[in-house]
Amino acid sequence: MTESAIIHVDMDAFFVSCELLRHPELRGQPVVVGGAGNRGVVAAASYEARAFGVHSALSSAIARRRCPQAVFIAGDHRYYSGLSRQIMAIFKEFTPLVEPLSLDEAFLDVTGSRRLFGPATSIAEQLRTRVLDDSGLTCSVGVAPNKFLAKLASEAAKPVASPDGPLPGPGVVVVRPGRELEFLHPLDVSALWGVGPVTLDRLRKLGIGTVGELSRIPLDALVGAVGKSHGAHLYALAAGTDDRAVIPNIAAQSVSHEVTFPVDLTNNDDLHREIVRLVDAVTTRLRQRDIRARTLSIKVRFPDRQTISRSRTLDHPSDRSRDLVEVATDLLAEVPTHRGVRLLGVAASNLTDGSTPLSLDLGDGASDEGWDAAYGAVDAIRNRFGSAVIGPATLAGNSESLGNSPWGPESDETTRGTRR
DNA sequence: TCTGGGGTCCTGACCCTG
DNA sequence: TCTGCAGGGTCAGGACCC
Repeated sequence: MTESAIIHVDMDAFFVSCELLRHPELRGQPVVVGGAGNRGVVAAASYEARAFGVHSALSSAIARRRCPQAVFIAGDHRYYSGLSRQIMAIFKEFTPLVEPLSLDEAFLDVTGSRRLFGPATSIAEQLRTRVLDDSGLTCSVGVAPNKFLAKLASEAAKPVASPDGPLPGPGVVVVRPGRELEFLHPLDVSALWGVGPVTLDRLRKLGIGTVGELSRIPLDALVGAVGKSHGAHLYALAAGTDDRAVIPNIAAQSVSHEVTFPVDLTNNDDLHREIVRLVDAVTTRLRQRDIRARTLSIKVRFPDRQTISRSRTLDHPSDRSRDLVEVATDLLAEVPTHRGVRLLGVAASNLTDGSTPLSLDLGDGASDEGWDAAYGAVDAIRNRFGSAVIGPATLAGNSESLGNSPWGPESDETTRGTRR
């Protein structure tokens, strides 16, 4: 039987590297993308900034404290998406089996490409060279018999931050068949997919430090600590087993948009305006993808960071702002917003393709065709002139969101794969 | 004033239906 | 008609990932 050859490609400090392409004068300096406002977090940090303890997901306030000399740049999702498309196109020259995980990461199944391009290790080297030549960006590549190990291998291939500047990594790390456990078992157990802070704490209490130690405890003990499904999942990973295929074009399960406000909102009019804006962003993306949603959820985070969600499933799927604003407004009315709202989010799920019949009774005198034509016109104008030029009447004269998200609804490029 | 945004998956409670 | 049960759908919350 032919051994699978999976490659995981991870761009190095992608957002920062993109910015350095158009700001070469910043090379060698600590650069941070994201972290706008006091409530923002870091989206990406250069290796020079990482030497000061700045990393992605760190609060911007702490990042500024740790590295006040860093250059902070607001994110430009559209620009990064363009470069991401260019890179993904290169991947597809080597195999049609490309599964993007995010803008800067992808799995490639090159099992069938080896006759044409040579061994997987050689393909990995060719990929790095092509990406660098065509885009000016560097990436780290892992090669292994499955996705999980390929991901860990690419991590091991990455450069490392140091006070003297970035130390280059190997660029390509290969986990050869038969040597999986030799690579895997010395790693810290937090390297396993699905081990976050909560699970890590539980595993530590069992005295587990490394993946090897996890693989040696009885499955019952593991299941008792983290649950049946999760326990079985971790046990398989610790044995180096991962039989998930590389799947191109995974359909999205949900489409969401949320915003954290610089100042907590208490005014109902402000909240309603934000609901309209969020629903409009979500439905625009639904229509771009020609899908409709049957379930609408809202998410509310209070000033103390307690977060709740409310959802409702509709009789008929919809992609119309009007329908979904009504539902979202109803759901918000169930929430005690007098405490103040720090974050507001809207998510559409239970997605079906756009051919699903819509409800025929809108009860307002407007025909389905009328609304579809109106939304079609809005989408066409936005495609041509940008999303800011037209919007719901509720937002007239108030085009700016009260939130400060640098990652607006402009782009619909992010695709994500299944993790578990 | 430390902790975003866009996702996936899992679990448990509850309700409905056959 | 009532009861018990299984299965499925819905809803809410939590954990995790990049």
